[in-house]
Amino acid sequence: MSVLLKDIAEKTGFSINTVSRALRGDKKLSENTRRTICETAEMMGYVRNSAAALMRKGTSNEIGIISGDSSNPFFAEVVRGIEETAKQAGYRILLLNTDEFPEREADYMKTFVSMKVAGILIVPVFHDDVCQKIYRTISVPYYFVGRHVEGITGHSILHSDFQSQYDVTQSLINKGHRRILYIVGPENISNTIDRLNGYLKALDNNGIPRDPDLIIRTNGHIEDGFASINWALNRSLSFTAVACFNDLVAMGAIKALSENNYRVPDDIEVFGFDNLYISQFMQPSLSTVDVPKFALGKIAIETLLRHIGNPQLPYDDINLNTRLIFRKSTNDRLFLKEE
Amino acid sequence: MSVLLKDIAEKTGFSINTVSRALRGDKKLSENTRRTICETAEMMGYVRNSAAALMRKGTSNEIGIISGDSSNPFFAEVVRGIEETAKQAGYRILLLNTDEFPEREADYMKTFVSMKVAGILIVPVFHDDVCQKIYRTISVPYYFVGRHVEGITGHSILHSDFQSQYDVTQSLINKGHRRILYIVGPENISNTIDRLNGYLKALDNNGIPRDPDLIIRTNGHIEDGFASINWALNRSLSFTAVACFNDLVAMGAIKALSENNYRVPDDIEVFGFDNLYISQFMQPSLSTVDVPKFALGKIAIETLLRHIGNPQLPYDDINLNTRLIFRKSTNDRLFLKEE
DNA sequence: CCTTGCAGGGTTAACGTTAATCTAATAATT
DNA sequence: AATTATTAGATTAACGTTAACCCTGCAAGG
Repeated sequence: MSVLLKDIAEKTGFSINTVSRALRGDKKLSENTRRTICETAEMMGYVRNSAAALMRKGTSNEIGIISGDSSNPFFAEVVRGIEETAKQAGYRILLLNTDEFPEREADYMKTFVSMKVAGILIVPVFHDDVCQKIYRTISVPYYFVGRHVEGITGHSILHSDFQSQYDVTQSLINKGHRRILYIVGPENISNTIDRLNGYLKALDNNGIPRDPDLIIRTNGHIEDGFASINWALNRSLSFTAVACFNDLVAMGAIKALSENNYRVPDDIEVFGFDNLYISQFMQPSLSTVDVPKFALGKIAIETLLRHIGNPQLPYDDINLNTRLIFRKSTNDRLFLKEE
Repeated sequence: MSVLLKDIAEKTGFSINTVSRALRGDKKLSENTRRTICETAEMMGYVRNSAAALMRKGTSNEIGIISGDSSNPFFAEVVRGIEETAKQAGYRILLLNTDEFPEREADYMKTFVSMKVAGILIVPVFHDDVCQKIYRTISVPYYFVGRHVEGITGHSILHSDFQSQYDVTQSLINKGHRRILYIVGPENISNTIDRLNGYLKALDNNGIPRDPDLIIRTNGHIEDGFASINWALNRSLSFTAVACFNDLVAMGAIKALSENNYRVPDDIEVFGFDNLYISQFMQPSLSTVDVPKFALGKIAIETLLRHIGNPQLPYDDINLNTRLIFRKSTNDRLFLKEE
């Protein structure tokens, strides 16, 4: 069927072992032999059977990535950060997508373990018994990217969710807003929980009563932002600002506001979260929280690689800073409205 | 180290083979034995070494996907279509990203072949000698998704690039436009070539002279649309409509027009291509070509699976139809402008 | 001249799983 | 009762690669 080491060995007259070593660039072989073998292999169209190699070696040069929501460009940007560094270090990336289903997360974890990947980066759900059990018992190095998991410490690279949403809210309050609609993200992920808490804490600290009507739970997709605003307007809720779980939601929200003849930011100010690449091109351009997505991926893979290189290395959480970006979906002056 | 079939065999008193068969759900075993073994395996935390299994079986239950540009949500939507059907058929998806670099495409092809995947779906570049050689010699079933490759026939699932861009252009011409700016996509991919030809052909058929100034070559990213319009405006080019390689470019283009105080669609009409999910939420919502992305993925994987099931099956190109979607970045009346 | 060292390469035994083949015991058929 | 099928499971031999160890011959050193 396909060309094997054996075939190259027969053709060149060297042993299988020598061929194997030549193809892996073993220094102990003469330059001549190495070249002969490599050229013959190339000519015969040899492709290493990595299953066999892997079985023998016990570990591969692959990093498994379990991403949360493929429809959100956020993760694509993080993955880029991972990919580049991984490639330079000689590792390959394998990508699987859970779409936030915990069963898939558990399944994919097993898949990667079964594939003997060198390490795993995960965008996990917050609570799931099966997953948590896996995280507590697994021996492959792993890190959570941009999220944390209930009861598992030291394995997360985070980005100040609580503080950032607190700051966003405080910034809106500073400008005079008292009724700030918050569109919540998907349940069971830490970002949603932390950001919501940041929003609530800011209200509390400013003596603004929590109003359950102003908290709308969604799945964090673009259409959810759209639907949430329509729902709120239909119920005649009064609010002067909208803080969104993420930029996609904000995009949907702005669309709905605009269709209902509210001007953003003059009638209502809108704040996003993530700073997607497209957010600067939205109309109006979106004020948001800049999450260092590329750096997040880069630091995640660098940290993971360190653990792969040294299994003794103790694990530790890492937290990245964000910054608020003010664009045209908010004003840079006090919000004044006749009420 | 990790739990093996052998360990379970010792614990339960059955042979390794019986354990293996029980875990794979072999019908020839008594229900009792099967349950005992599975429960013991579960308890001991057994995870199959898929490298060993793969080596023995010679082929895996994985489909390799080589995608072109991870920053474009287009592919995420296609991959969803692939993923769902693949999962139902018991296959798993492995995703790699070339960012349009031919070397990576070739490298990843070898990777997947080396991994003994069951089949490969590729979003390929149009011309690359190394890649083309691989496509001509490879024995793993494969299909190109949404693109075709120079000199390789019968392996593409397409979506009427030429005709769609022709129709877009004709539609603009019908409304009175004579100077239509076309923002071209990345070189060396078939979509760019076919769409540009559709645009040119429509001009030709309507007796409109080709104007090289109205053709701007880009990489098809959002910032390219933005930069192209700024460039064109700086050069004081006159045009009344913009046809874009894709929706991202259109988004950037609209942004630039708007920042330069052109109203879309009243002063200038803009047409996209792809119909991304976000395009309906843009401001103004984008007129575009609806490419059936989910169906594209679904049909691609279905076709591929058929070939995996029956290697004798002859290969054939497939072409999907698109339709024009008219939203608010174009008017539904004749374009009239004092010139 | 004999040892030592080393470059260059060969031998052999795994790695963990699965498939083909075989065996024993029970059930069904005549 | 004797034969044949059937069921449930055991034995054994791969799958292709790699790593540990072994071998040979030549050059340098004493």
